[in-house]
Amino acid sequence: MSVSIYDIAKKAGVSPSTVSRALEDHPRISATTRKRIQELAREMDYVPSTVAKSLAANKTWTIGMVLATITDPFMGRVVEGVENVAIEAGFNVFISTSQNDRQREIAAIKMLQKRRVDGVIVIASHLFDQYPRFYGRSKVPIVIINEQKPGESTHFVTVDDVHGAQLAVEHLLALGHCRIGYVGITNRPQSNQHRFKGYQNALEARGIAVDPALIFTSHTIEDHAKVGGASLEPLLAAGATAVFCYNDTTAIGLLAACYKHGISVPENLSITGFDDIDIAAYTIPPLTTIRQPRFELGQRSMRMMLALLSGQLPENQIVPGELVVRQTTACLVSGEMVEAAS
Amino acid sequence: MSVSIYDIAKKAGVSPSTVSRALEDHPRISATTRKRIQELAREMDYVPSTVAKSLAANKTWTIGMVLATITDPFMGRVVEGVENVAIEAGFNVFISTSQNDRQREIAAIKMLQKRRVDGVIVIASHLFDQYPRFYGRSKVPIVIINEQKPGESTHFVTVDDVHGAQLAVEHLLALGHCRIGYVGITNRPQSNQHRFKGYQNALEARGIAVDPALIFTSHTIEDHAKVGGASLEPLLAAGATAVFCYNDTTAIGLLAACYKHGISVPENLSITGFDDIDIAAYTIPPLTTIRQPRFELGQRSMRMMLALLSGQLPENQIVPGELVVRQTTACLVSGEMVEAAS
DNA sequence: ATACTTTGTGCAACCGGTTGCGCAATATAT
DNA sequence: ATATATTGCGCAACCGGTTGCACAAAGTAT
Repeated sequence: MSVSIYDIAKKAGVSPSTVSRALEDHPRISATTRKRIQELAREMDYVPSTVAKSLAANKTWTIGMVLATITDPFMGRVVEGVENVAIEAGFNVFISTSQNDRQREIAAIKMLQKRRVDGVIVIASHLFDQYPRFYGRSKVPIVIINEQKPGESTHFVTVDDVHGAQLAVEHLLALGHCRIGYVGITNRPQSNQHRFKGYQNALEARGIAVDPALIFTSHTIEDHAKVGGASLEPLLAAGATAVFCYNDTTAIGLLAACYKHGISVPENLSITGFDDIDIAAYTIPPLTTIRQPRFELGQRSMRMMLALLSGQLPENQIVPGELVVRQTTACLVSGEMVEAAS
Repeated sequence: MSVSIYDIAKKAGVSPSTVSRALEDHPRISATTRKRIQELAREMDYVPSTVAKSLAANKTWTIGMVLATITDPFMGRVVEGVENVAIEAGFNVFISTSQNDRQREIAAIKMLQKRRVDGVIVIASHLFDQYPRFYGRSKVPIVIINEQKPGESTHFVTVDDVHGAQLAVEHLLALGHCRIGYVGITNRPQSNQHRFKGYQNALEARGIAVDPALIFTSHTIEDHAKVGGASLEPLLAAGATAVFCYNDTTAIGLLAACYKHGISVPENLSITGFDDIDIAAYTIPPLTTIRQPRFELGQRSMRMMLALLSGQLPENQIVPGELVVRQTTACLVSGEMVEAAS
């Protein structure tokens, strides 16, 4: 079908090995033949086969990425960060989604193994702690984003979930709130746990006990926005005046529910998200949230991958989040005023 | 490194070809050896190399997708649709982003050529009409989503942009609006043109001339939301009582600007989007928009790809959009009332 | 003039699979 | 019992590159 080095060799009257070397600028090929062959290759529209090269080199210049769904607004930028440094280093990224399904995730991993990717970056996995098992014998490096599995040989880069959550809740506390709800997604066990921990830390630092009535968690794989919406009534019933949401999508769902029920934000309820996805700046009102350096998270994990590929042993990284105060949070007004307003 | 059929052959005391055939359930291999080899393969954790298979078969079971950015909330579902039928057919999808940059798009195409993908699906490209040139000699099929290049040999599946836009504008007209603005993104030449055409059609059917003062377009590669925000003042100045936005992200930007400037939606201004991305149901108020069957669009284009790969000549497809009325549109109230309200 | 080094190129094996063909052993038909 | 068909497996070539080694021709040193 497509033109190979053999075709070029025949036309140039040289051996295939000479063509190979000429195209790679091998020093032992004379300048004249080199030039002649390179021009010939261009004329003939030669496109080297990565497939053949990979077979020979036992290397595919491909990094596999396993993620739940590409639809998640959080993922996109992370992937772009990975791609950004991957391309710079001559690698490409092969994305494989699990759709939040164990079987499909296993299929995704198998696929990447069959395709002999040089490394795997995992994010929002359901079985990330089983990767060492899958890759037991093989030396394919694995980097995990946002799930710090302590100890062992797993490498990760993650945002500091507990510190980020703490920042958000401290912000709410500083505004005078003390009945602060938590909306969690237990579907993301590690990060959910860490963000809850941060919530807990912030409260306890002020001597406030965690009230179970203010904790709303859901395990739905569905729409996170739906979870946020469902949390409104129970949290209000529990007397919440502010809510810290697991992520922005959850917060947006809560925001929509408030609108629907005539609860005005932030006058009647303060809300914070987590992630700072693109639309967070465009919600009504604009969402106060914790910014995750998503692009950077991707970059860092790919740099870690490159280090691993070159035999180094990089240290795990925990990068801080940053509080972005917008307009869904405000000072607590007295309970009576809230009653009067509604 | 990893175990090959040669390793299995050695251990089983047979030839590599026997192993290959045994694993493929070739009928000429006895049931006993077949079973023995398959079990051995499992024990040895054999993972067949797609790389080697691809080289031999001159086929990679890979479909390349070229898109501007994975971050666009519209793309995700389309990609999932493509993947959905691809996986069913034994293919995987290799995504390659252009980041709205010509050079990077060319690099992306080159990459896919080097990796010998079996087909290419393009969406939101900047040089989609040049693909035939890139793939001139080769027989790699190309399917284009949402950019119908008339005639020639390009295959496409697209939403009916002009009809969809018409639906949206007719909806606004039916609500009594006659000063209807258009916010466009000239960055997407084809679809923008078609949606504008639909806008025009709807107005002209009612005998309303298109007023250039009501047309706001921008070529920014940036944030579409920003464009929507920037359109508010000029459109209000031109006396718009309703706005048809090129897409949901633009509408969300406009919505945010309205909130900021104290224009209440839909009382003072009706707004419609296009796409029905996930958050469209969660904006405040929930966004009236034209639903694109995004997942289906992806599925259809991959099915078209499969047809092309099997030598068929499928017909191009134009699928209809659907009006989703939510709460950003309302009956026009008299000009005086609007004045009074503001 | 001879010995040694450098330069330029080709041969052949290898990466890990697939597959057409050949051939011996066994099974079936006459 | 012989001719023929079937079954079960191996040999070797091929896909499109890379690379160690050999070797002739030219260049340099003695």
